[in-house]
Amino acid sequence: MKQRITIREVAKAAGVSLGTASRALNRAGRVSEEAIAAVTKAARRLGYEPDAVAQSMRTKSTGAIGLLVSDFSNPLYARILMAVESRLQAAGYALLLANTHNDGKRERSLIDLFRRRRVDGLILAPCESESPAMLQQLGEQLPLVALDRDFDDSGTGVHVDHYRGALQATRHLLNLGHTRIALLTPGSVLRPGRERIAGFTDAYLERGLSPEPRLIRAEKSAMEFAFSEALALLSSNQPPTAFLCLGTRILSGVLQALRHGGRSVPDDVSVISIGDTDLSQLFSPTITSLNWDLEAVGTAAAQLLLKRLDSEVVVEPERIVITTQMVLRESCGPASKPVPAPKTQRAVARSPAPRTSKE
Amino acid sequence: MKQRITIREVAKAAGVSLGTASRALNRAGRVSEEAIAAVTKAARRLGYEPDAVAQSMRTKSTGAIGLLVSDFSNPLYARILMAVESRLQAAGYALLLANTHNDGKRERSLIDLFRRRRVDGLILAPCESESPAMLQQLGEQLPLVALDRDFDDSGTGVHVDHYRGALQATRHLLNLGHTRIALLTPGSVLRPGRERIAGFTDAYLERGLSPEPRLIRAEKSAMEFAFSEALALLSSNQPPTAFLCLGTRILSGVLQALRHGGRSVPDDVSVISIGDTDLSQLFSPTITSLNWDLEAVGTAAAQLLLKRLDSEVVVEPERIVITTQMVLRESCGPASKPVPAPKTQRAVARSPAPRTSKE
DNA sequence: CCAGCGTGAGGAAACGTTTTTAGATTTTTT
DNA sequence: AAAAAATCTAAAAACGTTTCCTCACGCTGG
Repeated sequence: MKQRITIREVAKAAGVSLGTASRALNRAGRVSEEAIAAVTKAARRLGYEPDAVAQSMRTKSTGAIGLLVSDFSNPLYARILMAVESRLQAAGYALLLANTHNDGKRERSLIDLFRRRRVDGLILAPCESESPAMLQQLGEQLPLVALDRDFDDSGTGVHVDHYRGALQATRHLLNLGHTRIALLTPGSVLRPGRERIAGFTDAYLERGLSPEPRLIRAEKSAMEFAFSEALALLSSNQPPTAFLCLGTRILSGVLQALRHGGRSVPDDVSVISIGDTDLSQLFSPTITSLNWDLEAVGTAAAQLLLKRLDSEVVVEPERIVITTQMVLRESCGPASKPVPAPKTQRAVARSPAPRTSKE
Repeated sequence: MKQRITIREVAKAAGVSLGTASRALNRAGRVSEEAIAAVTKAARRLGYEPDAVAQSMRTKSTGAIGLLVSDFSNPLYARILMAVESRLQAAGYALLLANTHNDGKRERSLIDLFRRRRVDGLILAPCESESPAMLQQLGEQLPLVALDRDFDDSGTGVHVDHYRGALQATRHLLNLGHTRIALLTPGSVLRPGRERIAGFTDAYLERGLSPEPRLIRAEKSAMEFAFSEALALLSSNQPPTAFLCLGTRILSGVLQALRHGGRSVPDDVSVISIGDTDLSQLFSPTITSLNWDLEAVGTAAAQLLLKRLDSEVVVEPERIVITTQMVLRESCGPASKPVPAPKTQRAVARSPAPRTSKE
């Protein structure tokens, strides 16, 4: 479209050599005041903008950071990314973004792509099929920060204390007399799922109890999955008296299932969910929830990365742990008497199927 | 960290010259089959990965697309971005992302940054303070697609038909007998706000009525803003009997205000909102909403851009319009009898303030 | 048998910077 | 006043590609 102006033309306009112009603009090396003045004036007059590609070519630094998550429309990730982006933008870095859709092959090829693009660093939440070895090797090649994932218990990253969160939430329910608690969480291969199951189990063990394996549903985190799983559990022989929704879009699926099954919260079933969303605050009853500071996760990740980008020497691995908080609301009550068979469905509780208006 | 392997080394290993190696790898120009075989074999053996920066340097194409929105943690944008990213990734482009935070100065500097980085194209939803002239000029310099914004009625972009959406929703409420409808929407400078106000007004005009200006609240879209505005309207002399929530995070603020003011939906107040969220589907009553296909917006934007990137000649401006659909649910009812003074607050409807648990 | 042509490959230029090296000019020191 | 030091500048190299230009070779047709 339009012809760019190069530093060469600026130099000519300022009446100095190419090299001098570069040094003048970067305030590097020894340049006379008058040269600086002439060059900056010429640059401004011509509207010179240095070419970042050429700079990268020469300096070996692109000023770009790759960010890889499974799906950034997930509101949890979205808010983390906001914080990451703010921090990196302030430090002069640009963000290269891609979704892996939880597909290991795609993830691998995106990592390669980012490498080819010479990103200065990488922040990622690798998907389950990723091998720790490959990631560790990658971490040796360029600054790398993991988001809530640990490969082989080494490598730097920021982690949420899902273990304590699950422990705390489960204790809360056990204290209320619940013993049949259903746990819905994404895959047990990933750190969050693993830790949650451990916390859940340990809360039981503390009291000499043990959770029923059939109540731990840890495969996927999609909302449709949560709906059908919850429905199945509710119609089982011994339905759970509480639901622990420890995945991003679990809550709405479970609430839908409860409505469908004619259960009321908290009278029939207690509910705890992660994420302080509109839904938890405005649903009736309001939902007790387990939160953590998403901005802090993002900021910490960016900070860890920047530290590694700034220092010339290799910084030793470092992990930052973000703790969870529980916000008590109305969705938890004492365990109800065991109800062997599910209640008959209350027609009034079912919402009519949405219609799309014609006009 | 580790030394990259260049095409030069590949050429040497394959026993051919630099230029031949390049042509062999790109299958460009005339190369013998055996040369191709030797070079590809050497490349694979050495693990050669072409350097994207050097390629950009030479070819003038970075394969990067800049994407600029005010805030991509906004779930509306998040889903659009997902679609854009999928489409662009499939076409081999990478996405450079940044938030403007609705700050014109920052937006300007980000655009400059992207330009310096030589992005091949730009998708953006410019903030209100942006001048159409500047954007038009930008559009002449590189392929540009606008997201739900129009500068000066020219330029290519994808647009949501907010006008018809607002018209339709307002008609619906007027049909139910509402005359004091409050409209909450983000700033009237931006296209969405402007169009919505026009549609809203025209629906009134169709029946020989006109809306009360005091009921059109069009400044910001933040949730806190919606809460306080709704509260003020509710306690006004003649409170509205319906709320049209035409901004991303408006609904939850309004619902909070209604709860706070002790109004019930739809008996006292009818509500229509944009966005088919968890909240609209699970709130009691479920919320009638105005939706549009966010994936379609993203895909269309990517498609428009790709078309411009592929063709050498300048493609004439093109706009794609996405229509809205109204999903009828339970939150709209006939207008109630005028209630001069707001009801006394129902204590039961107010939720207790959330406590943060100590344990 | 030779001119012409097509095919493939090697060499070099170019993209726009930064940085190094060496040289030129001025200033200071003895 | 000459030598040494200091300060600035010009020129050139380098980053890793792609692409253009030239040339060599072998073949074909007159």
